[in-house]
Amino acid sequence: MKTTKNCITRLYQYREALYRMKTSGCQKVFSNDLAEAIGANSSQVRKDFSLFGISGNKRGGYGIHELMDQLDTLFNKNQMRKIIVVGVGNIGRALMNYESFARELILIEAAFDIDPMKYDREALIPVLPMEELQDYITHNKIKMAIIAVPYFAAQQVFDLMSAAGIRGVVNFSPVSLKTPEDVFVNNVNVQLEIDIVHYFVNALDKKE
Amino acid sequence: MKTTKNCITRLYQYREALYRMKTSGCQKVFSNDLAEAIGANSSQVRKDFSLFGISGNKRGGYGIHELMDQLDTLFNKNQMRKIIVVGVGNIGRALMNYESFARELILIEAAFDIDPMKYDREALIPVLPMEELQDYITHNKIKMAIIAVPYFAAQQVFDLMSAAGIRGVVNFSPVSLKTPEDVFVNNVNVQLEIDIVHYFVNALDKKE
DNA sequence: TGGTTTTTGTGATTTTTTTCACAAAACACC
DNA sequence: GGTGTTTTGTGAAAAAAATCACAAAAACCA
Ligand SMILES: NC(=O)c1ccc[n+]([C@@H]2O[C@H](COP(=O)([O-])OP(=O)(O)OC[C@H]3O[C@@H](n4cnc5c(N)ncnc54)[C@H](O)[C@@H]3O)[C@@H](O)[C@H]2O)c1
Ligand SMILES: NC(=O)c1ccc[n+]([C@@H]2O[C@H](COP(=O)([O-])OP(=O)(O)OC[C@H]3O[C@@H](n4cnc5c(N)ncnc54)[C@H](O)[C@@H]3O)[C@@H](O)[C@H]2O)c1
Repeated sequence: MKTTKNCITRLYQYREALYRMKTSGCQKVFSNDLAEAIGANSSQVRKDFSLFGISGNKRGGYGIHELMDQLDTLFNKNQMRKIIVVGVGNIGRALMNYESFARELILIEAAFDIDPMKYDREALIPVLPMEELQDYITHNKIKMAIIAVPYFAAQQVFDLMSAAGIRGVVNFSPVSLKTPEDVFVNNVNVQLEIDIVHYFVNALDKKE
Repeated sequence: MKTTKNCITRLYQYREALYRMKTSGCQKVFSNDLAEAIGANSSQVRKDFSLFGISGNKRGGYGIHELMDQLDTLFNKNQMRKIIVVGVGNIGRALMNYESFARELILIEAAFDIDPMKYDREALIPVLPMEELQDYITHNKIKMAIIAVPYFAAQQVFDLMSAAGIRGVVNFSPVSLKTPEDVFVNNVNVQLEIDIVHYFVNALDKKE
């Protein structure tokens, strides 16, 4: 099966859009609606679905409920997703405080930092010293982690996690990590996103 | 000129990598080093440069200093980049507190919220009521904004900004905004990034 | 100086991704 | 039950992106 990251990304976006449609009372959608919701082409939508054997009703579109269920199964959305945060700074805290993760069964179970001032074992999400990171990962069978430490610490933190059994990482630092084959890393580079907007704003200006 | 978003993104990544190389004392790089730093192919690097008329020295690679200067010019990096934040919650605050933006001349000039409890005119980055948003944008000729409000408010906030003259937006809400042709929007969807990692972790597991 | 090596710059090629286009299914209405 | 309309599902086509491959320039070396 040809499942690219782009395709998976879109599937999750469909799901997000479906959630909002359901919330606002809809029962069914056409590929066209979904395409519009995520800014794509309607045959893209249908192709994405067909790749995963998801099918609708000719002339009747897709039942929202049904469709979400199929996506959820595909994504193992019904299984709790435990995750840890390393680096309890601006970004780390923002994530730890985000309430809507619960809705998607994303559970930030613990956080780690190198700074003793941040330790707090009693908090809702405990903040633990880095020394305990590897044990925690192995003991609790944690598979996913978020890296929110400064760039100079990112690779080193990654290596620790990876050695302890982490299989997937969301990396907020601006460095691109050297990773083994069997660990999946997704980068979120906020400054890059701002830079790119800046570039295109200038480019658009010049065109006029 | 064929300048896609992918290409621009890589150029900024090269720059980021160059910055770190310079910091650690390097003087010159080869296309190979840059490729490795961002996880790409070396002819990709050269092609990106050639698209913008950036050239190195046969057999000698690229002078880091020189190269950064060329990228900076290309990106108007020497011009101060004023930006505002709308939505002073977890994410909004994280951005407002991030110190390294200054290094890149990204200046968060003001923030806006709908909640009176958040207003603070005296703060380093003042938090102002939404009523003042449009005036602020036009008076201060702000071109870029960050949207960090809940999803149900995002489109409405966008429409306000856009009407007042905003030309580029980084959107942290999970909805894809309906935008006019001449406004550039970049989406940062943190939950999506986590979801995708989760998907691939599961997929890798199953393969074994 | 002339041969050898290294690395760039770019056209050609390949691969990947998106879009088109249309047959087939499902329904609606008469 | 037949006719017309809508929307799916998917091969075929087009467009976009990445990679290859190699000539040419520069440096090095003997
Ligand atoms: N905050 C933002 O808006 C923003 C924007 C763009 C990029 N980033 C990137 O996101 C990352 C986090 O940013 P932030 O603003 O939250 O940083 P921060 O400085 O607020 O927090 C970093 C935290 O990491 C901890 N830390 C440092 N070294 C560590 C180590 N070796 N092991 C464990 N913990 C360690 C620090 O004690 C601190 O608590 C950085 O890489 C930054 O470049 C942040
Ligand atoms: N915090 C995270 O880690 C995280 C993760 C994924 C996605 N997000 C998304 O990022 C966005 C911001 O998240 P957050 O955690 O910072 O939210 P938050 O609830 O902490 O803050 C939202 C802020 O927006 C303000 N607001 C609400 N309606 C407004 C309006 N109409 N005009 C102006 N301000 C308004 C609120 O007063 C509040 O201060 C949300 O769309 C959220 O879905 C956040």
